[in-house]
Amino acid sequence: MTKAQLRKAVKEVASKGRKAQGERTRKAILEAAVHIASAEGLEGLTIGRLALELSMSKSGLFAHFGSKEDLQVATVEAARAIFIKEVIRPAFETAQGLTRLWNLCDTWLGYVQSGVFRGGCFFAAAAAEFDGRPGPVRDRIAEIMKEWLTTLRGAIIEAQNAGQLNKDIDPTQLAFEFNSLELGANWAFQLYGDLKAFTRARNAIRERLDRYATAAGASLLSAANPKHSRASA
Amino acid sequence: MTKAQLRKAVKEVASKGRKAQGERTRKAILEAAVHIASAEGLEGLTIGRLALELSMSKSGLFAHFGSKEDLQVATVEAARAIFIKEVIRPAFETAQGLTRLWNLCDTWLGYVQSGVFRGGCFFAAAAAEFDGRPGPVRDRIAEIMKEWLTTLRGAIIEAQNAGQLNKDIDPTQLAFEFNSLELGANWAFQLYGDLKAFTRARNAIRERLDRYATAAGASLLSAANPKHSRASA
DNA sequence: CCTTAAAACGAACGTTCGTGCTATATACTG
DNA sequence: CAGTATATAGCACGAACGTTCGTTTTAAGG
Repeated sequence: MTKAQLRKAVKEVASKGRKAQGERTRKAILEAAVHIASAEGLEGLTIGRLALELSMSKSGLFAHFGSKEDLQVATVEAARAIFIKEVIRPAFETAQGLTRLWNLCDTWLGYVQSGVFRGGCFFAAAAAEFDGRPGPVRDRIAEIMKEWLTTLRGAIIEAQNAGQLNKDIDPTQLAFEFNSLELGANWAFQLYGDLKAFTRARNAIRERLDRYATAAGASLLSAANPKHSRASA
Repeated sequence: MTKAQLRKAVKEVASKGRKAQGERTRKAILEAAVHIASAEGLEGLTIGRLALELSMSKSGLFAHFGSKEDLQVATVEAARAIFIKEVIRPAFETAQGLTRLWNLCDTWLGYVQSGVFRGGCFFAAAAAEFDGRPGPVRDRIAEIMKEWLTTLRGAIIEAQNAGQLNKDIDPTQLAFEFNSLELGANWAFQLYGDLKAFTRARNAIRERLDRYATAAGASLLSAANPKHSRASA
C-alpha cells in the first residue's frame, strides 16, 4: 500500500457522519476535471489548473484524492457516468434488437457531434493517451471501451435472435466495424471539424444494417430513422 | 519573429561550409525522437529524456532546434519519411488501381502490426494528442493524415477509371470507411493487443472491394492476396 | 600550425509539476 | 456549550520542465 493510498484509506475509515460538503465539493471537482481532461488530456489535467478553475487551493483540492492517479481514475469514472446517461440510457429506452442497435450507433455519433465533451469522445482520447502507459487508468479505460463493444455486440445478437438480422453474420466482426466507423467519425471531426463524417459513418452503418436485415428488420429500419437517407457506397 | 526562431535563423545564416557533423547528429536525434514520441507522445518527448537517451547534454541537443515546438514538428516530419518508406512506397511499386488500393490498406495494417512505431500508428496517436491544441504541430499532422486520405481516394478513383471498381460508389465515402477500419484496428491492437483486429479490418475491406469490383477487378483481387480469406460478415 | 566557426557542454534561470506537513475554519454530536 | 472530526488553506519541498548563457571542444581551411 502506497503512502497516497494509505492517506486516503485513513481519511475514509475516519469518515463517520458529516461528509455532506465533502461529497458535494468532490462532485464539483470531478465535473470540472472531466471537461478539462476531455480537452487537454488526462495528463494535461493538472491539479493547479483545476484548483484555479474552482477557486480553491491546490492542497484543499488534492486532499479529496490520494494521488493524481486516483484523480484520473475518478475522472474517468465520472466521464463514464456521463456517457451512460447520454448514450446508453437513451438507446436502452427503445425496443431491443435492431432498433436499439441503430439507436446506439446513432446516439453515439450525436454525443460526439453535440459536444458533450469538448474533446470529442472522452474515451477515444483517453485510450490514445494511455494505451502505452500501464496502470489502473489505462486498465479502467480499456474496461469501459470493452463495455461499449460488448453492448454493441449484445444488441447485434439480440437482433439476430429476434429474427431481424441475418444469423450468419459474425457479431464481433460487425461490432468492430461499427466501432471503427464511430472512431473514424470522431477522428475526422476533431481534426478537421468535418461534420460530413457523421453522415458518412451513419451511411456506412445503415448500409450494412439494410443489407443484413431480414424482412422483419427492414420495416423496423425504415421506421426508425427515415431522415437519414443513404447515399452511394 | 520569436526569440527561438531568431536564434535558429542566426545559426543558419552563419552556417557556411562545415556542417557535416551537425546534420548527422540531427538525424540521430530525430530517429530517437520518433521512437520516444511514438510511445510516450509528442509532449512526453522531453528534451532531457532525449538527451539522456543519446548521451549528450540538453543544451547541445537543444541547439539543433530553436524550440521544443520546432523539435516536435521536425519529429513529425521524420515520422512521415518513415511512413512513406514503409507504406506508401511499397504500395506504389505495385500496379495502380484496385491492386494498389488493396496494397495500401494491407500494407498500412502491416505497418501497425509489425511495430514500425512502438505506439502503433504515429499519426493516429499524434492526432489524438494535438487535435485540441492549435499550432504548427497540429496543422502538420492534419496535413499528413489528409495526404493519406487523399492517396486512398486517388487509388479508388484510378480503380474506377480502369474499370475495376463500380463507378457509382463515392470515393470519399469509401476512403473514409477504409481509414476508419484501419484506425479501428490500430485502436484495438494498442489497447488490447488484439491481433484479430487486423484480420477483421482486412475482412471488412476485402468484403467491400469484392462487392464493388467489376469482373475485371474481381480477378485482380483473387490474385492479389488469396491468403486472406474472407469470413462471414 | 593557426585561425575560425560549428558543435557540444555545464550550470543556472524561472516556472510548474505532484506531494506533504501543519494550522485553521466549519459544523455536527453528545 | 464543549468536543471532535472534517474540510480547506498556507507554505514548502524536490524534481523536472523548456530555455538561455558563456565557455570549451572539435575539426576543417588557409
